Amino acid sequence: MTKKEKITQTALQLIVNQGIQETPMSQISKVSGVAMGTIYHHFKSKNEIINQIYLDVKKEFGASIMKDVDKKMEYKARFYQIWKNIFNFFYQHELMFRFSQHFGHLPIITETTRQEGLVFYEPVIDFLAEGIQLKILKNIDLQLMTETIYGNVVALTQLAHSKTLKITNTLLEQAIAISWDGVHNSKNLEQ
Amino acid sequence: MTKKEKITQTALQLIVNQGIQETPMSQISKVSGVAMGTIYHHFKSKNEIINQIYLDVKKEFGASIMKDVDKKMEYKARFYQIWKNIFNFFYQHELMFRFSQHFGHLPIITETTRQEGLVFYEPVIDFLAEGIQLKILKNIDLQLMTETIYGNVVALTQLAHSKTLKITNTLLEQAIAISWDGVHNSKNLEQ
Amino acid sequence: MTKKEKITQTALQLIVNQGIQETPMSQISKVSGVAMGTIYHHFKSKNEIINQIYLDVKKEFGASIMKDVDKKMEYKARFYQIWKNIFNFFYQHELMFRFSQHFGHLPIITETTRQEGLVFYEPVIDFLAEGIQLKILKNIDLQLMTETIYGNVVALTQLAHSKTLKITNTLLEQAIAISWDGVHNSKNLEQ
Amino acid sequence: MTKKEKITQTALQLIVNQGIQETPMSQISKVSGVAMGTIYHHFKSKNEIINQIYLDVKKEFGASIMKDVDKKMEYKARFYQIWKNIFNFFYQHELMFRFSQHFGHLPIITETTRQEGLVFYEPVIDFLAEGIQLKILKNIDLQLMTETIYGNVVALTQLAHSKTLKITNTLLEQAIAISWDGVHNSKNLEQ
DNA sequence: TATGAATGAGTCTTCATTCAT
DNA sequence: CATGAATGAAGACTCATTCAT
Repeated sequence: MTKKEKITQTALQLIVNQGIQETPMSQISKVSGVAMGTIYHHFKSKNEIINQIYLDVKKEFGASIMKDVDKKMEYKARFYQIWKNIFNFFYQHELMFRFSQHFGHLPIITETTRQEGLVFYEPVIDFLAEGIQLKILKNIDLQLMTETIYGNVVALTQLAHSKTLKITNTLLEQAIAISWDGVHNSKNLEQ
Repeated sequence: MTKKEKITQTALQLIVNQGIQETPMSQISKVSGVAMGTIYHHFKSKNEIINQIYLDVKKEFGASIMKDVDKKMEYKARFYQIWKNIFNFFYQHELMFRFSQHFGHLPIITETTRQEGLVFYEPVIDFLAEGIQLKILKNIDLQLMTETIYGNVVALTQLAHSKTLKITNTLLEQAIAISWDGVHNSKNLEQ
Repeated sequence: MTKKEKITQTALQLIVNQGIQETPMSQISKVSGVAMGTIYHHFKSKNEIINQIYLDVKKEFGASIMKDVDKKMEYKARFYQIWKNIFNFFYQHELMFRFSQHFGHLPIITETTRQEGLVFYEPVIDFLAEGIQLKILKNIDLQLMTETIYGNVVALTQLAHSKTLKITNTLLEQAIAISWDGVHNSKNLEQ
Repeated sequence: MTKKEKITQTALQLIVNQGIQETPMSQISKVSGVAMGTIYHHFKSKNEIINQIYLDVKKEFGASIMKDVDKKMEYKARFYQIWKNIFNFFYQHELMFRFSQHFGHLPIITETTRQEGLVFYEPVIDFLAEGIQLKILKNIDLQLMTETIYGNVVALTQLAHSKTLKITNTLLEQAIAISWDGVHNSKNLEQ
């Protein structure tokens, strides 16, 4: 692991558990074992570390979305698979998930960074747009649909992390069904 | 308006727009027109102000939920009305909504405060539990259902506030329909 | 007990146990049951309270010094009695003793107050001066003798208060004997 | 002189002359020429500085006690030499002396620090214990004897510093004689 | 590249004192 | 005489960032 990675990993962990303001650079230095000066050799500022983490998270997220999704699969099956991929990523990367939830909206994240991060969501957005166009999904504003489904995954993830809910296959299917029933076009006889 | 209210209102506004750490007590003092010492006469600490705001928000939220909801109404109509109530509250009280979203999860909010705040959600939870029991809603874990629907309202609210979406009656109905279609029990012939 | 006495008594107790800076006026107000404004009605400032306590202590001290001391008694007997009087006063008035020891030297005590307090020591000083003149005591600088003996009493008092030493008559006699042997004129055959 | 020494020396001087509460860290910083942050780099808190000074003082004190004291010297000669050593140390290190007198008893000094400081007194205590055992000194509680003699030195020192007394060899001898006459065992014929 | 001591502006909080009632 | 809410200046301490090595 490079020093740069040591820094971002340590920062991610500390920031998620303590908050940004409660995580001084000196602590990142001590816990990561990288000297203050060295941190500033690799990053211009504390904000830059946070922006870097933001991008790392989005990137890894983007890399997971389309796993095991094949164009040849039925639309609904792909919907389910993508939903599961996102959930699994969130579930298995708790630190990254919590980072996104709690710090992703802060003005610390620059508009540039935010723009760079958006690209990783494109496959999902395209997929949903396709569903609307094929009239498999309801003809609803694309943003609303995206955010709603995303929110559904987030809801399950939070319950999973809080351990108030044991994640079973049944439960997972039920959760996805809420999304599917919510957005798919029941008037389309083909479905 | 009492001094105490002046303090919390000013703090709410500043904190939502700038963040907690970016809002020094001196600024709250200056903007509210209440002297530093007086603030500390009414609140033990900055944290206590934030906890007070948290409770104020939850309380006002709780007071809005059941507006125009009558036991004699059909279940679905009540579902729609409650959904609208929550959305309207969020939409009209942008500061409070953003406060909840961005700061509600922080450890600054004490467990005691959090517990006190929970009570205001009870009517909704009871309403959903009733729906499940009557088999009008799917037989799904109550928490998952609650969080999911809550997330749906949040999704629309955020788009509304960001002005990327113009809120029309049609859109609102569509958004609620996503929730309803997602959770209601289509196998129940009575429905 | 008048309000004024309530204030000084409470202040004495709190200040001795916590220190001056660690005893806010608000606490004196709360513990004494006298409102802030009322305190400032009776005393111009916090310093004035402390100066008042200083004088009260010295006054009570002065009133105890010569108890049971009779001009007709032998010099040595009077020496022993005065020593005991001072010790007893210190021993029985621990708060006052500690106040004098710990705060009596501070610049908070004005020079005026200090001068006013000096008068209460005069009987002892006169008594020692008389002993020197009569050649019963060594011909030593009067101040040195006074301070030395005073220090001897203080030493025993502190051990007594700290409970590391149980005060018996024997011990007390031994302690006084140190003083007496230290300052009396052994070359004076009359003795 | 290291930065750490600059800090404690400046603090010692300011605190003795102004008091602890009257000496803000900002002043220590300005007068010592060491930045605020640097002070806190070397010391955890203002209290830690004070505890450090306490130990420094005790240490230097301990190093002076036994100067020019030789086991082969007569007991009385050693008694006089040690008394002089302590006095000289107090006299020449007025700041340290006044620090000990005025702040040494405060609860700011931790029990740990106090314990650490005790060790430097051991040589004197051992010396006095030896005198008692040899029946050269009166058979009196060791603590009482120690504190009494210590108080005698303090008395002279204070007069010396206050300049109300000019310190001559005669005076010094007289002062020590008070102690010696006070504690030595006149019934021991060997003496 | 790497180090970590040094910097000082900025923060929360305290508290003696005042004043309207 | 009595009250206690209100005031704001001042203090201890933090921490992102720099720089000499």
